Amino acid sequence: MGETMKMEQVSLIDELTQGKELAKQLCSHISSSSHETIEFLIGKILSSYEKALEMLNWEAGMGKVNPTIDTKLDFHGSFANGSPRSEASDQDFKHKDVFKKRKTMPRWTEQVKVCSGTGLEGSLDDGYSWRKYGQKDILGSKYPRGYYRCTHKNLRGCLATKQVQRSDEDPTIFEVTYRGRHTCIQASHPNKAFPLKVKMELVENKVPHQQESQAQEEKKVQPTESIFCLGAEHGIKTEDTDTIKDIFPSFCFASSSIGSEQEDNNIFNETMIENHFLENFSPAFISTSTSESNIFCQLGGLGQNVQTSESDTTEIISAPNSVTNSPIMDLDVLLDEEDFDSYFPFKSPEFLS
DNA sequence: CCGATTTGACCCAT
DNA sequence: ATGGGTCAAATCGG
Repeated sequence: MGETMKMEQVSLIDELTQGKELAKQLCSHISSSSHETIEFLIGKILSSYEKALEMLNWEAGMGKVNPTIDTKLDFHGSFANGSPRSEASDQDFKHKDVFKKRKTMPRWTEQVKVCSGTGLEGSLDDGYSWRKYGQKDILGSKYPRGYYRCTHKNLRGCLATKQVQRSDEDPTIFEVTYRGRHTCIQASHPNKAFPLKVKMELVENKVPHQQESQAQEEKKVQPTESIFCLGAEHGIKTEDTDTIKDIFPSFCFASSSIGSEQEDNNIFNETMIENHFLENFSPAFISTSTSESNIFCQLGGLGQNVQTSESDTTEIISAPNSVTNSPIMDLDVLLDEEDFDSYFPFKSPEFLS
């Protein structure tokens, strides 16, 4: 674990250094640059410092019990107390598992502003293919909440889910709550994973009117046609506060054990700012590129070899994928020991070092 | 025909 | 008891 701390320190230094550099840039830009550039830089500086602080916080919390993740639900209790039903049928376990996962799954929320009027209001597409599995009217909300899971849940045991809820105040804003990470690779649309990166620059012409039907609004459309209005108001809210940090620790993914380090380094240098930006902006987009995908690929394949049929077993086997991205930081935070063992029975050191 | 969506029922947490 | 989240049968649509 000493190595972990080293990595953490490096990340921390990275963050602080970057914050410093960005602040310098900001100074030099402050009179000459556009408002957008300055805002962008400020945003990045703030996020760098936030990350650094979160890292410190995380380190401070080491050894304590899950200091950062959503632990408000005591699922151990529900096991120990014994369920109302005395017979622990398979069904019981299945459901327990579902709810256990529900509780332990990391969560983060993103607000997506969609410019409508262009027939593109379905543009919540974030590069992944989702399958709707439910919709509910939520108390106190005008609009129903849609429940989506990854299309490849059965095929690859991808546990990612998201909830989409239109904002009451501003119907052009959708709150998208992600849960779990994609363990699948959506190779069919590799470019889809970064639609926002491109759209960023295009956010000039907002067309503020909306008249779409409920049914349409969350439907998927071609991402290439979609236009996001991304302003300062667009961003990730983390009700789980540090969850994002836990899932996507700064740049740790770039140094995963698989893949060409040199390439990684190049990418790291050239696109550091963009990556960083994306990381802040939408963690969901990151997992489709970089070397972590390779890890996912292998693990996903492994899961499939072991268990090919649609089953929870597949989910369980592939579940560790969701934490292998940052093997150093995530494991203890995201899963308690029981989870870890059952989710990751093969604890391959290859993925942990 | 097959995959996606809809929707009511069900289960769990509060 | 109630609300949120998920399941699964029915339905839709390409």
